Amino acid sequence: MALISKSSEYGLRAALYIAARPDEAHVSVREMSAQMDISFHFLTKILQRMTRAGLLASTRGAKGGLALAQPAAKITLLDIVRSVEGDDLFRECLLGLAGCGEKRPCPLHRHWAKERARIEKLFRKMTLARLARETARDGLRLAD
Amino acid sequence: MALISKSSEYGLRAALYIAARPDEAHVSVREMSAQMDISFHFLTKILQRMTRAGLLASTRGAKGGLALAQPAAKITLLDIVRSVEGDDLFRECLLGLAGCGEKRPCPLHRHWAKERARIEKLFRKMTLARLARETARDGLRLAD
DNA sequence: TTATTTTAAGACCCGGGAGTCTGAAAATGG
DNA sequence: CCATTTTCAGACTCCCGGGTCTTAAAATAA
Repeated sequence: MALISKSSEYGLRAALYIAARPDEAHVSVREMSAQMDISFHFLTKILQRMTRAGLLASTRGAKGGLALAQPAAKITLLDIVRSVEGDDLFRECLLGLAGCGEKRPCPLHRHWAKERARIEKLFRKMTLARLARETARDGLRLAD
Repeated sequence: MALISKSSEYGLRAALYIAARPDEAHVSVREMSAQMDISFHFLTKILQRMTRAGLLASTRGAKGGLALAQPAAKITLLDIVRSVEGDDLFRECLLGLAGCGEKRPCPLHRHWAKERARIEKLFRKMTLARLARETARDGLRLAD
């Protein structure tokens, strides 16, 4: 099981690709799909969702493409994942019990809640700006 | 996205149900599916995998059912999840990049590896015995 | 032996995520 | 205007996890 869907993976990588761009020009889906080896049509669909969510700004026609609609420091991993796959980043209860929480905990609740909170914080605090900076500084990769 | 599959959830709950039983008698799938409100046939299929993996022992016929094949202190969450859904508890790389690791990290690797290790440790250290003990002591629930 | 209870095994179906394809619509450049 | 480049939109296919159903096999009880 993956923590996030493939769509979210692609969305994150594309957002990083755009943010890591030195210039402010629009980036075409065609270029990104080629550079990161992702299906063009599939990536298009994902980026449309991010555009509708207000994370990206699109311009069509020649010289068109996608750009960030907000400063990279304002966009978090949580924003991106949520825009792509909805509001449930991952299920709260490991055992899938409805209403599991402090009030009515499942046997694993105490143990899992701690980890879950850490991951949620990571996604909520991590911005595109910080990731793009680290990516540039350390020469990290966005494709195989 | 859920961290583990529904099959794993059911497998964990059933294992806990059996481990929490005061007596050592075999428990029927019929009883567990009714008590925990899980599809009988689906639960059967999951428990068969756990039986083949050597975690449970089954006896059929009247008075038959399932029991732990090992001491509860020997069975970990990791054992159970692995027996149900294979060896990949969750993908190592958040971005889904092949070969992501210390050598060739993706932009999120440093941040995610830390969390991943904690979760893996939780699953590896947590035994059925301990969970059953806590469940009994605190009156925790295995169903909605 | 016969009937009953229970797991074992596998075929089958359904819905949704993943990915493809086609045809627009919008903007630019000549 | 016309051709090209690009996003936008939606129908379509494929595969797999989740779930149902049927039949066989094993054990017990009468």
